[in-house]
Amino acid sequence: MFHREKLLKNRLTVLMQESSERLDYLKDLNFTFEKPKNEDHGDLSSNIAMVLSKQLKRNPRSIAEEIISNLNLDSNIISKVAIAGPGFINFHFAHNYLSEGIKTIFEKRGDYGKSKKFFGKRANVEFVSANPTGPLTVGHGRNAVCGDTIANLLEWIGYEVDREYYFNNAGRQMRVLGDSVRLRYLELLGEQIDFPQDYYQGEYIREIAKDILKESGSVYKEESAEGIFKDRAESEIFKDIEKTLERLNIKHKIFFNENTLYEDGKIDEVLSIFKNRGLSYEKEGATWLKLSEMGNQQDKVIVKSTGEPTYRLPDIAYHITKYERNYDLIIDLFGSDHNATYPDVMAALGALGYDLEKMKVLIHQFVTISQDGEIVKMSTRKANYITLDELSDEVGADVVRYFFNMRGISTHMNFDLNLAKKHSDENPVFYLQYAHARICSIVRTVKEENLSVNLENLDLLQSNEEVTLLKKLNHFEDEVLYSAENFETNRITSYLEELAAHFHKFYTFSRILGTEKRLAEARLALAEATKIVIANGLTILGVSAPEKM
RNA sequence: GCGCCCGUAGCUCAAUCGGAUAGAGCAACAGCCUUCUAAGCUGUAGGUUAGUGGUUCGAUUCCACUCGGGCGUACCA
Repeated sequence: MFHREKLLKNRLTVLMQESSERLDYLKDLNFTFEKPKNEDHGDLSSNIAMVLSKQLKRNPRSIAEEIISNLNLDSNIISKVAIAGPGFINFHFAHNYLSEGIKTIFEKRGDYGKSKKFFGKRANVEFVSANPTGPLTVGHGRNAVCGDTIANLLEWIGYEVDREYYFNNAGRQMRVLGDSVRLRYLELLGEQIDFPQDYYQGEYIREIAKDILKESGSVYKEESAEGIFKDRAESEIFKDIEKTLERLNIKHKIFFNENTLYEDGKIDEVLSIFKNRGLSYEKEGATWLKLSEMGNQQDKVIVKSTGEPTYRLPDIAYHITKYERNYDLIIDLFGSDHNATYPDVMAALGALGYDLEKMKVLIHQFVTISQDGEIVKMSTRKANYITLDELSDEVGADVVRYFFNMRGISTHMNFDLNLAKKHSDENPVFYLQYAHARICSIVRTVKEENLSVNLENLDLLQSNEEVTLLKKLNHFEDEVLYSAENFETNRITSYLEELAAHFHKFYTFSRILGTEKRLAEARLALAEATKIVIANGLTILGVSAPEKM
């Protein structure tokens, strides 16, 4: 059973085309079906009659009637067709067809919802990519969680995914970092130092200096910032970053160091390609990229007059390596503070002939943190931030993951810390987990009553609550596919919330114990199927599915 | 100034390729546990979708302008 809805849509399209032999105006039309928001309007709906109405200068309802009377419907699949509103044609599925879905869930279990549409394709998802200058903040959390979840989604639709972290341990930022540690070290040795305001103010810098002092004493008194101080800071901070991510179940496969682009000559190679193709020129001692000829606003510097490249050149070279590594899909996820940088990179890649269709740049908006009614401005430099670790400590990994996943990435998100701490029990993640734990508990209880899942009598599931739940379960695979193709993690969270709500209603009105055995076992099948789907959905989100709460 | 993003219920947010009566959660109010987990369920109340115009059978969605907010706009990354 693969893309049920799509199969059905195809089947309906064929039906429509068949009837077009009898109705001329249906020829050469592109039929679209959609799932109505309101359940009363059926399972699939077409607006075809309204589209035709203008063209034929006829009442849409009468066109709809004519179309319906010319359809050859299979009553095993479609139980009812109706005209509604201004001229929608609504199709209702047969119960048989709906309950087939439960059987599929039991066949596939932990794999239910996966599809093979992109089987054999490879994707690279680059996310987090924070330079190792300090702990990850809450702002990075959104990037980390969404990136990892998008990678999960892609895996569910068949991609083989590499999670990648790009960093730079060479630039000015890192020199300042090393020097910050050096000064703190000298300070600990009792020297009078003047710690510059634009250096890294965080307490972690002192900790690193302390460690160095403890291990090696004062031997590094004359050492430069770029030696042990920078190296030590980098490795300590990176270790912490990985630990922070691990707490949220995030693990990158590839850590790509910008420096390797210099070492293996990639930067020079790209630079000479630009030169040879006349895409760059020299002016005032610097090398400029002709972005204005590539469709962008203005030319930009790629090599400064000092001979040092700007960030654009390594960024372009880096993305070329992604193309050379033969990915079918290349995803960059970063915060809106980078929104000015990617058009240059894209334009350059396009000018070099790379297929931009393969590359998707996803930009998430900032997370504003408010505490005690005030907005907290965050800066790593000024050590004025709330770390991702602190957030995980406060509300737990499940809540952190769920919270960041439940909003579309283009929305500006507000995180009220007081609320998150105080009302953490009211977070919707518990609503889902509770539904899962509840089903587990049912399963434990009914086992003692000698009831077991039975798929023979699913036609007994006829109540509103049962049918609604059944339909919702059937949509999962399509939801995953849609969410993955559109990189929308929040669709999964809202789907699961609706699914859990349907289940809780079913639980309230359709008891299993004390019911006639055949019906009880059919209901148990429905409950267990729901458990599987909730667990699978939570797995995609990276949230745990507890057996007990 | 220019570019990207956003503006929907008191608060935080949904709403499929433009679809039918704009939906949830929280907060508020009124109910439901002597049978499977009350972290649940049922009901009430809450809206000029920032504003104005346009496109059309039909607009929260597309277009233009206005207002308000965020992030950018370097020979920093």
